[in-house]
Amino acid sequence: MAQRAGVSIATVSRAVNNIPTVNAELARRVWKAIEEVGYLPNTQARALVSGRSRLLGLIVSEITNPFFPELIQEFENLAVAQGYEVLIGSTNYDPARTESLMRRLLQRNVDGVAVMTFGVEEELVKQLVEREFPLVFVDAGPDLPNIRLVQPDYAEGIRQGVQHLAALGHRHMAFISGPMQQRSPKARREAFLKSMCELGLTVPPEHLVEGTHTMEGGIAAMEQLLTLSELPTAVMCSNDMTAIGALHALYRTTHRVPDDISVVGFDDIHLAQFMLPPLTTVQMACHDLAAAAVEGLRAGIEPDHPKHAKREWRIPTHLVVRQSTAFPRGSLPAQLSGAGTIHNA
Amino acid sequence: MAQRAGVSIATVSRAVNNIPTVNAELARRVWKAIEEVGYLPNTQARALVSGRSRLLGLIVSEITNPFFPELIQEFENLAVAQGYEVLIGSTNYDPARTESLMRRLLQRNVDGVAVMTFGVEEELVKQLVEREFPLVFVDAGPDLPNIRLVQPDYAEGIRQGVQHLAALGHRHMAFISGPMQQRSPKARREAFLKSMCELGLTVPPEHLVEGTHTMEGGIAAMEQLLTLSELPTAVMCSNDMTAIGALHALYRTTHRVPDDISVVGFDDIHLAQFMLPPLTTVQMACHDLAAAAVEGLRAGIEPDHPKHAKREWRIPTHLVVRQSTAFPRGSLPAQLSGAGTIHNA
DNA sequence: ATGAAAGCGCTAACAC
DNA sequence: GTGTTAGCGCTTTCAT
Repeated sequence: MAQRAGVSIATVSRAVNNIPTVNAELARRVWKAIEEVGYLPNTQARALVSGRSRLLGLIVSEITNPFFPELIQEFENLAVAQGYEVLIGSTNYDPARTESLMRRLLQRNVDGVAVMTFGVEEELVKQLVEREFPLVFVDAGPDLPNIRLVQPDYAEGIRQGVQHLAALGHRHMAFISGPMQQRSPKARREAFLKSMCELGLTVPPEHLVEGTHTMEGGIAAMEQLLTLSELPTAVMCSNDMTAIGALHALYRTTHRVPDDISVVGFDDIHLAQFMLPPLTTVQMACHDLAAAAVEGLRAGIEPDHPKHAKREWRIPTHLVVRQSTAFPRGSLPAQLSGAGTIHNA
Repeated sequence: MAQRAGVSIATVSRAVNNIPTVNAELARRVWKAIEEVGYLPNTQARALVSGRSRLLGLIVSEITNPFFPELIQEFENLAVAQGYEVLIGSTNYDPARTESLMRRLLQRNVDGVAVMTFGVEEELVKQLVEREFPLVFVDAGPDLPNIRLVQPDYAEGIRQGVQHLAALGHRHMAFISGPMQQRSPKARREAFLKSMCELGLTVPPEHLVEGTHTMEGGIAAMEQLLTLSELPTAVMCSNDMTAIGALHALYRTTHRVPDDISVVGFDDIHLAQFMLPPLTTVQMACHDLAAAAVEGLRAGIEPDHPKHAKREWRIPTHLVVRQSTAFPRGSLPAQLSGAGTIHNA
């Protein structure tokens, strides 16, 4: 390679890295030789000497939940645009898997890891934080000081959903949560209770059902709600997959959505608009989420990144009204039902 | 590290790699030191010296199509079990993206690449094949000799769908294909025509509609079919997302599935069973696909892998009958409609 | 069985 | 401005 261009390997290195001091003529020779041989610089060797791999780890809980692929795609685009590659891992909520994944990422010398799942051992996190290893938690951070967090504004998002339902005239709302041992489902449920409280509405305990953030969970939870003597007129769900499950469960009964029961989701995955009926939901812009995660990582990795000191990124949410919500039955003439459509994304 | 155990770095290396000749006492000291320091061997350095990165590339066309996450998960599990890590890339059907992705993977020194998308430049593929770079094409391989291919048995899968519909009494079947510039959608469409031919059934050209393998495409294609004066009584779709779109389009009309029109998908993604009605589809076991892809890659990478000479892996399909297919209207008493349920996965 | 030493492909400090 | 050289962290001869 160097011989072929008749220069030293150092010059090749400089040419490849666009160091301006290289003689134009030599640079041309080098590039020509590179073309001819089809030379690609070896990233491993570069990483070895520079101490930086330009690899980012991305840990999600379940790659088969459609929300994550959307997020992964955004994350990857942004990372690649900055010259990073992404190693993705899916934990399936299994702590052992999470642990081994984390270790594998560290062995691969990733420059930083974005964690979008619960259950990374606190002990390990502490060690990493002490070593100042760049770590960003999205929505699932442990309660440790000095950690970078990306926090979707659940409180406000859930509030938007509840307010929408209340505005339509609903008073009896149920909430299907995610798995309650996790942090972010907890936050969402608390936000629901708080939002109801703000409106002076009470929530009987049987209107709080635990789901699993999957369709199966949504179905089971909805079925449980349907056994109650006092049915809610609206159901708010902790994520879209749960809401899709709820729609499915309702479809198998005589209850109609939105005429008998309104359903609201959370996330606004692509699929939501194709549900029957199209799902009213709270959008959590995964582009913003991904952007914050990448920026947080870069802030930790690149020594003089402008946001180096920033610890927290808040991600706003907004309501997307489609056709799964309407006035509660009886509150208005039938022909107005379903007219709750304000804005269709 | 070596000092800490009071041995040479060579001994540490041997201990870490479980070379049997290491003195048990020394090995113990080494492992103890490793524990204490929390030492992790640096994969980059290992890769540099061994010439193998234990990284696999996986190129898919669209990570947001639910079929792919399912496949990715399987692939990743299998790869990790063999001590590999996976770099995933999504091309979004963009040839430029595909090209740059391929280059990035090569720069990262991946040991092999599984390609599950169309549009990798033939020129590049040829070069790689000449260099004997391990490459496996899943369902989208170019027509070059000496390439490893994983081929789902589209011909048989589509045939299973068509036979099922024919057995129910359908004679007028339409087919919504994928994007026809790609190889695998083409194969599926041809399989459809052949299967119909076998049954002595003809397909009017307006019953062959091109979709995009997305819900949007399925909706548009179904809407187009619905403008025909002679409606088909059944629609076979090139993948599940298309079928889901078709269901959606039908739902917005007065036509009912399966009473007026039967719909069959292809892939059997997780979502399929949660559709309204649950989708009858042809399963392409993504576990088998992933397993074949990983095996194909290993056959190319590991010098004396038993399957080194194997070039082609066929993946069988099988029919999963749910509730989106039934006897065509009028062919049987109404109370028997929907009774086409044979096997519910 | 173990240690010393070479070298994987590259970057960066130093000399010219 | 360019070449020479050390060394990133490891594996692997080659001596011992």
